[in-house]
Amino acid sequence: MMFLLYHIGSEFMNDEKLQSIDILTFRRDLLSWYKENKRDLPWRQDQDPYRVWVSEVMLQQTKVDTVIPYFNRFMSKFPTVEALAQADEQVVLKEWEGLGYYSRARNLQNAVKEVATKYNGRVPDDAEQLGALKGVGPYTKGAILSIAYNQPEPAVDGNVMRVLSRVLKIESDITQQRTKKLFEVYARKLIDPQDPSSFNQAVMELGALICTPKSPACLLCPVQAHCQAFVAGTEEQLPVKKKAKKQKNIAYVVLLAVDDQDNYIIEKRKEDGLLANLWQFPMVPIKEVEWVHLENWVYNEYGLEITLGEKQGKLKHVFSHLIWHLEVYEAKLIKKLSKSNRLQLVSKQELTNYPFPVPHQKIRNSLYEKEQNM
DNA sequence: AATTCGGGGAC
DNA sequence: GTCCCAGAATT
Repeated sequence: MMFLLYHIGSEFMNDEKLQSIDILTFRRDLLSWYKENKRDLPWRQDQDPYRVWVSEVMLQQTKVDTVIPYFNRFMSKFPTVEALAQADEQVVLKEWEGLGYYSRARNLQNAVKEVATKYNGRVPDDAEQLGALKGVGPYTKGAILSIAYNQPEPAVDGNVMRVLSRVLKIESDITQQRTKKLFEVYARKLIDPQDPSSFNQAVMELGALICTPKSPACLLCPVQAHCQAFVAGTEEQLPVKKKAKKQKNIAYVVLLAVDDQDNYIIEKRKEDGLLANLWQFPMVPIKEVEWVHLENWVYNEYGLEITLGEKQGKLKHVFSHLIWHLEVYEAKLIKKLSKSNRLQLVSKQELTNYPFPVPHQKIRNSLYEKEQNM
């Protein structure tokens, strides 16, 4: 009896799902479609593991069309492991400016430095060594091993979970960690040992072009004949995914503090947490600071003596987990007492040398327009 | 297991 | 407005 219960809960279920399709035909149909329809993307020019690595990190939670220009600029600036390893972090962040999830850039460079020193510049083709690198999780590890090194390792991302949840009609919540592990088990059994690189890319390409989140193009799908959700007519209900909770709202006053020579005060953010090590105009959390105490708070917190000027505008910026409400004010910088190098006084033109998060890029850009219509 | 990490595009 | 994207690290 114990034996029976154990198997219903684990291996038996896996085999049952896979028995619903002919694996060899599935591979053939998927791969022949991929070879005909794959997009010509910059990181598909070759199988250079460094280029694959950079592309996979940039593509984390980020659409292909967004990544392409960033990837091209990044690779021309840092063509090799050595080039990226030797670069200044601020230069790397400047190339990443606007792409988001900036710890990706810092972790990537950290890992590349480790590859340069510990592995003599060669990206490991070993799962354990690869997975130990900063920013290389289960997906990126599998992607590099399969795409660059042709190893039959699963690379389960959102596309793969969507495609497989439909093909195999799996109704588990894909936000759960154990569900992702389940998909890795299936992917490992489905992957074509003859061409793991193309197979993994083909599943993702199918997810991006055909098996889309909404209104999937099932009539054009090369594996429609294998799809259990299509048979049931439930493809639009899959995958099952728990909703994210709402963001928190935070209000700030942003200070465009200018000295008598038209230089702006900017600050470097903390080295961890949100937008780590990026630059911004000073921000005052206005819910915690009374308006009448604002100048005083700036003096104590920043070591800046200012007089608040006119309101220039406002803007809202939505992050994944919070929303910034920014009110932009001019200010006159009377005196800078702080000696901290995280606080810099720079000219309007020099502002573009620093990596800014998007909301502060918008404020910065408004400085270059005669009309400040924000 | 939950939260924290950005930003943009499709709808 | 909602969803979600070639996810990982942290708590």
